[in-house]
Formats: sequence, structure tokens, C-alpha cells
Amino acid sequence: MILRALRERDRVPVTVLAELTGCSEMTIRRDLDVLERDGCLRRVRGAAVNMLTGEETPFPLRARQQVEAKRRLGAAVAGMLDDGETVVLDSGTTTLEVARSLADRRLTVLPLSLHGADALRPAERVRLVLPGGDLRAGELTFVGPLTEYALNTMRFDTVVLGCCGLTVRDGVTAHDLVEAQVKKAAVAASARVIAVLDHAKLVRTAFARVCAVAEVDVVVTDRDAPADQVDQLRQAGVEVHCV
Amino acid sequence: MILRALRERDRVPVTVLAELTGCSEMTIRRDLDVLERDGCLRRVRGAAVNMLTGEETPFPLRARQQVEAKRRLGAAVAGMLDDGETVVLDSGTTTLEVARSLADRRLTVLPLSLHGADALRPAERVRLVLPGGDLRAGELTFVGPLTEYALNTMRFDTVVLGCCGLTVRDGVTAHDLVEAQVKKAAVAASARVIAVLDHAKLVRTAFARVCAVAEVDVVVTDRDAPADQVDQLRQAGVEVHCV
DNA sequence: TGATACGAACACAAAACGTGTTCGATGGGC
DNA sequence: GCCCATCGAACACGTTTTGTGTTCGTATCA
Repeated sequence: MILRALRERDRVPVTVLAELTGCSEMTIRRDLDVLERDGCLRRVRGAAVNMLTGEETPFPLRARQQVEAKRRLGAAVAGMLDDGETVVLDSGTTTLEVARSLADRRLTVLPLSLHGADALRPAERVRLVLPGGDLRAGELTFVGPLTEYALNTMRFDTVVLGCCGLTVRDGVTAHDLVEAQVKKAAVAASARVIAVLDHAKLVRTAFARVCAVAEVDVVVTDRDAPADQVDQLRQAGVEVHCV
Repeated sequence: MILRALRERDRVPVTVLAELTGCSEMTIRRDLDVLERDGCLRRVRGAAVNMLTGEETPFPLRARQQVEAKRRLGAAVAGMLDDGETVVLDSGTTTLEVARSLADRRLTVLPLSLHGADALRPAERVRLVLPGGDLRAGELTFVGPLTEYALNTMRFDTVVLGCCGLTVRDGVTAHDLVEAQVKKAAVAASARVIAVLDHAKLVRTAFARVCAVAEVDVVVTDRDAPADQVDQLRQAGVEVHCV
């Protein structure tokens, strides 16, 4: 409720949040503490302030959004992977749900974030290989030359790509340049590219270019995907699944 | 209590454990479930059986042993690291305690196990770089050519080495060949080698050789270390701390 | 086939958690 | 520099979760 209120206005007083939620101000303050620690908002005296200034929404906030839809996407992607495959699992909250759908599968997985590795740790039949590299603080993604070297020395059957934007015109795009570099290497190292993203990202273009639409084999998105975008993608030879 | 009982006898009936602990058999069974899942013992009908057959005790069991002593060792090693240093943090339960003592330090750390990475994740001022590689299931250590490549491309001020055995005659030894290979690379990449181990390991020699005593700069162990071993190490030019 | 061990299901107590209140400390605006 | 609003520590309370013991039907081994 707090995050929802904060999405509408940029600054919401503690008193208003207390009234809105029907609980005491003390409870609000405690919740604001947690949310601030997670990097979901900024606290000022008397109120919570939206911290979404730049491009990228912080991971813990994204992880709290549209959980059910992401779970469906994750299950759909998991269903496209065959047992025994070698898979690069990109970073992001949607691909994280893919990882969670892989618990009892037999695969070799190279996750591009520690979150992915954590999710796959209990999966006994999954062989985990980590790429290494600099660990970006919030996202816990691997970036840098070490990561790219690792991807360059291996070949994979499939890369499950999470992206910030995908259009026929601009291809796959990401917010961050160094992350895009890693994604690029992952695409180059993989025989099949599955991009997974919610419908909102199908009309969006982010800053850093990853690859052209021609390099994408499959797009998995939700049912709210705009029909014209889906048509354009299909005409461009991309297999599109709306789940 | 269960694990202690199992260290004395190799097979302890559920009824005996119930009597020993003063709780019901059902509770014992539930605890045995957990311990078996963690790989600390094996269950047979009517009893728990010690599973320590081979060389290496499983990680969750070791992590439960001598926690206080390890914590002291960890704090001592942490005190030897200067702010701003680049450090390789070896795998193992003792070095894990070193990681926990590094929470508010400013360092660049390359952990050789996921456990180490997890422990350092909340440390905001620690720059984490992971080596990558194959993830060994139980220990969660990085091994293989990828790990060695990463170590070969970097130089470090210090390596905090956890080892299974260390004697003047046989040098530093480990249980596993591929792990030893990684440790070897870590030693080669570091200007200073700090070995941390409890006193029992000072008279032990394991299977796989890591390096000679001459390559070790500092040994941190506990006060129960045998005096003659300590003397020998000092005569060999090693700085020994018993904490 | 019988005695023993097992685990699912329920009941119960203890601990942990979330919440609200009070109250002294702190901070920004006039 | 004062004052009022906000803050967080401390305590109290109800709820939830966890751990434990009991019962009882089922599975297992001699």
C-alpha cells in the first residue's frame, strides 16, 4: 500500500499513510525503515519520498511488483527448456521466476546474477556454473571482463534473456551499458535466444543496445501485449508466446 | 547433542537418543530428518548412523563445530587486514568466520565459495568480485579452469587460506585435488599468505598438496596448538599467532 | 506373522513477530 | 533560540509461528 501510494504522489506524509492504511504512525515508520533499507524509497522528516529519479527501479521494489504475472512467464519459459540443456540465465526479477520454476529439472545453468544462483542452489539436479565478475551491489549481477571472458569460453543451447525494452525497430535494450555488454556476450554464446518480458516493455526502448530483433528466436510475454507489436514481431520471424 | 553422541559411537538408536536428550522419540526423528537433509548423518531403521567414512566431513556439520574458536580465529585474521586491501578469501568454515568479521571493513574481496560471498553481501563497503567456476554441491566452492583463470588474471595483497592440514614437512594440504589446484592459484596470485586453522590440523597432512611452508607468511591458530609444531614453524620463518 | 519403528495428524505450550501506546529526545521552522 | 511536530526506544498486548508430545494407522524386518 505504501509503495502504491508513493507511485501516485512523489511525497506522502507519514500521517497520510497511517490514515490510508488504518494503522498507527509507528507501524508506518517501521515499514518505511524496511523499505528504505531495501532501497525502495527515501525517508525525510515526516514523510516518505519517491526515489525513482533515474532509469532503473531498484531490485527489491521490482521483485515486489506483478509477482503472479512473472511466475506465469517463468513457468512458460521453463516449459520450453529440454532436460540436459545448457542454459544462460540472465539477471532480473522475471528471469528469477524462471529459476524458481527449474527446481526439479536436470540442466546445466549459468546464472548472470547471484539471485539466480541462490534460487537454483536447492535444485539438486541442476549443475551450476557461475561466470564470476564484479558483483553489482543492488542487482547482484555479474559484470565486467571476467564475466565476458567466461561467456566467451563456453557455448550454450539457450539464453533466457530478461530485458528492459524490446521493439522491432530498436531490438533488445537494457538500462545499463556494462550489463548490456554481458547480455551481448550471452546472446553470442547461445544457439537459441528466448527473451522474456512483460507487455509494458514491448513498447519501450532503453538506453543500451543488446542485439537486433533478428537474433531473438522466441519472445515470451503476457496476454496484455499490444497486438500490433506482437504482429510486427511475428512478421520479423520471431516466435511469440503470450501467457 | 545428537551429533556429539554420534561422534563417540557410530550407531545410536533413536530410543537411546530420546533418553539421552530427555525428549520424545518423535522429536528425535524430526531432528534426524533435518540432520540427514544437511548431510550430517545417515538414518537407518531405529537408529542414526555416522556417515563419516571418507576424508571430508560435510560442510553443515563442520559449521556446527567449535563455533566460538573459529570466531576468535576469524576476528584475529580480520585484524591483520588493512583497509583498502585486495583479499582472496578461501573456502571453509573457519574462513567463513573471517568473512563475518569483515562486515564494516573497506576491502576488495574475492571469495572462493558462495558461502563467503553470502556472508559479505551485507558489507556495504566491501567490493565483491567472484571468480566464477563450477559450483561444488555441498561446499559451494568454485573450482575448475574458470576459477583458475580468474585468479591468474588478478593480483592480491593477501590470501586467507583455510586448509585441512599444515606441517613443516608436508606444507599446506587439502582433501580434494581440484580444490587444491584453486588454492595453489590463489597462493600464486597473492603477495601475502595467511593460513588459518585450528590446532588439530597442525599435525595433520591431507591428500592434496597446495604449497610448501616457505610460501606461508602467517599462521593463525588457537592456543591449544602443540608447542613443538609452533616452534618448528617459527624456525621455518613463519609468523605464528595463537589466539 | 508379530513386534518394532515409522510418520501423518492433532493438541498444546513457548517463542517470535507485528502492532499500538507512552514518553523522552531530536530536529526544523518561525 | 524557542516551540511544536516528528522521531525512535521501551514496554505491553494479541497473533502467528514454531517446537514438542501424544495418538494411531501403516510399513518394515526378524
